[in-house]
Amino acid sequence: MTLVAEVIVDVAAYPVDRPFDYLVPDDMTTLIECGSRVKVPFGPRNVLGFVVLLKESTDIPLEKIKPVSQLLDIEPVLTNEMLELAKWLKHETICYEIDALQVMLPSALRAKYEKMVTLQADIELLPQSLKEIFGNSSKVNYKEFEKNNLLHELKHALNEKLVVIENVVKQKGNVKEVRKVQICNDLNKLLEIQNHISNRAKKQKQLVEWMQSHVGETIEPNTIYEEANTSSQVLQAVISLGAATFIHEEVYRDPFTKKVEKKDFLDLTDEQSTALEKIVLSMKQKQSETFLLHGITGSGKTEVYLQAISQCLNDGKEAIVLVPEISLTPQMTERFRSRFGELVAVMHSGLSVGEKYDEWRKVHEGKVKVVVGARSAVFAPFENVGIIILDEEHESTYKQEDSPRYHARDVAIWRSKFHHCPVILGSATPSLESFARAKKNVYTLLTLRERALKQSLPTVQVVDMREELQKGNRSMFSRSLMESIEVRLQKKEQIVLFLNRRGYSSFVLCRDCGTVLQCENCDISLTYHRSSEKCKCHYCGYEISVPKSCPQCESDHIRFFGTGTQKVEEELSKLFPEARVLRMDVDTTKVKGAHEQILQAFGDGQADILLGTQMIAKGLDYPNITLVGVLSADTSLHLPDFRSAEKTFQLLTQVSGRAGRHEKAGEVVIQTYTPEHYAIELSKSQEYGPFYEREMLMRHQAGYPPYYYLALIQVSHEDVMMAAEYAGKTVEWLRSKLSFNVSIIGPTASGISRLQNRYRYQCLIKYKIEPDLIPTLMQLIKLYRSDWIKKGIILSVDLDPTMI
DNA sequence: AGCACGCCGACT
DNA sequence: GTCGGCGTGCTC
Repeated sequence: MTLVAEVIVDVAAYPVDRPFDYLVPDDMTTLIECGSRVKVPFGPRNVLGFVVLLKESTDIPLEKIKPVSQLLDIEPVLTNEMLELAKWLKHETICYEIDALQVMLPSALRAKYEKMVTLQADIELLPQSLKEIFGNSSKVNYKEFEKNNLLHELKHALNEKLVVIENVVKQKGNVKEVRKVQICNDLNKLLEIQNHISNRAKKQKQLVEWMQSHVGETIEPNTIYEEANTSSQVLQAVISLGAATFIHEEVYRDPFTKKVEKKDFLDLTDEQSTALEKIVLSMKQKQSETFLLHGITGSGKTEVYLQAISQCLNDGKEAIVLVPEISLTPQMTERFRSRFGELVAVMHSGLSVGEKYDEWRKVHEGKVKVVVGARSAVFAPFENVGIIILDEEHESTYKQEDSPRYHARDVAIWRSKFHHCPVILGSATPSLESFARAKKNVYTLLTLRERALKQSLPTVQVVDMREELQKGNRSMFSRSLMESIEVRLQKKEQIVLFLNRRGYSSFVLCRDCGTVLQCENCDISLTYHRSSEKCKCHYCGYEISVPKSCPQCESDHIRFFGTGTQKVEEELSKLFPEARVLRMDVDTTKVKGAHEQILQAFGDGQADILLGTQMIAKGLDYPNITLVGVLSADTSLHLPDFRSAEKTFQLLTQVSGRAGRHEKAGEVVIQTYTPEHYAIELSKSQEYGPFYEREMLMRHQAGYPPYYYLALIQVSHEDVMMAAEYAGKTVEWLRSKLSFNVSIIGPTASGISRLQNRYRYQCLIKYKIEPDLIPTLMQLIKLYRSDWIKKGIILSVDLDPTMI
């Protein structure tokens, strides 16, 4: 009986986005499973692939079918659930199946392809230049020949059949092993060895004697050096006498540097208990119900999660907790680790490839029961999921911006249906989509109206910066904010200042000719960074040092415009020279662990003012913070995006929530040039309801979600004309295919019309019900993508885009 | 995608 | 007569 495997190969291209049949060699038949990774010959090369189905026959003619060349996993890396989920993702987000499969695994398991040149004949037949490269080895990386400019010689040798080129498939990451010392488990042998050591070798004698009290143990060399007061040379010598051996032991890399204390549950308020009961009931009844937990800042949503998870673990099931990347602070993860200890794995982008792999393995091997992580943790390979939680449900980081463009919320709900378990979407400011669904009873709404410790919400004051300007205050601090800061400094309370920008100045301008420094690759002005004296592009990373004269007119009247965190810091130190300021932005948190360090320092009271960007809006929970200042609420309001009002309201509410979370009352000062805008006006009372009503009205009028669905098509090319032409062609084609209830807007140049040297055009599709949309878009890709790629056109499709 | 195959023009 | 350009088509 023959066994045939259907394999999805690691080639992301439309024509090969389907399973290929391979024969399973006899020695693999009992080991291979669906979800195993395999190495297969594909055309002239070797690639990695995933087994998606095993069957006993095939329609492929015998002369065409090839065997699997290697099985990479004894245990499959993907479950049947994941294989199903990948098919769904492929359809739902219009991506390649291989991309959908790869996104579920840590990057360490991805393939690394290397071209190797192997010697086939006597080395003496090669020209001198090639002989040198080979040296003593018979296999050399192709890159070496490229580096040394020997491609012509190589080609010649290839024609003469002296060498062959082969593609080697390797795995990116590996299991970490440590070298340990295994002490001989025979006491008598140790005694005998000790007796044979010459009296001159005192240290060796001592070590063997020490080993006699550790018979059969495995110990790290460093521990031995310390405890037995000895050195590596002595240990080497003793090992050569046979008293111990070196062994290699598999370990998990440990991303946690500090241990946490075990903590007990907190008492719940009535509201919290009611919410918890409903969730637990749903869990017990194995319902795939989606809850929207709408609780104001400080209402104790996390405590509800923790107790629900505890119930879930009691039932012998696993829990997945998703948090936005930015709020994956130690404060948050510690809270989970202090409740569930070693049962928690943490996954976020701050971990190294190896650390991510190990956290994934803990889940895969069933060593942990709870995962706390960013977006991709929604794919945690648990097999018996009891609850899935998305904290700060409205956050845009839950949507992946490149293929597969999935939303973690949708994946969570899919998995909840598979496992018959509830999903909890938690937020103080839910996305309009989710709240609308809750109102329509698609989701079950749970509300927490009061703060857990009964503290009142902070008082919010909106300051009109236009008035300040009229009264002659040209600084970036209003008088009101300055007074408040003064008061806190005197009372030794802490202040958080929030600025929605980084860098020193937004742009660099020549005062004589008005030239603004621009990025070479993108249509974006460069941002001045004071610490490095450089001008950087925040989109592609391009940077130049600050020019002494204008590149256009050579005038030396160069000025820096706009406000960034560095400039605020400078002004702060002028206004309040005694205040200790900590700055937290992308620049000061580049180094691994810097994020934690800054927060820790602020929490310990080492500074009076924390000044930062987006990243301080979440998760900060220190009792001594009593003042929050928002320097300019407008920055996010004027973005060309239909969600800008929602984003602004969410941000203001989140930031305000940082103040007065404990005994001391909090105060918030919001500075703005548009105090009359409803997103700002309504954030004063921090009431979600009125904002929701108002924003829904706007969405209805403008035809945006949740009233309509959106799809965004983007066409880009290095040449403007090409990009525009093909964007036009695309829109024309779509208009001819889609029905009249679908409106197609565009093509228009994208917000940032040139990015990384490509001009971008986009069109927006708005629809209510259009069953043909996905098939039509797939047809568009099928008909045109591979053809256009040869012309340099990149066509991308984003269903339910978060930003437009 | 990435590679071989094949056809055509420029050179030893 | 051979080398290398890139258009075409296939990958179990």
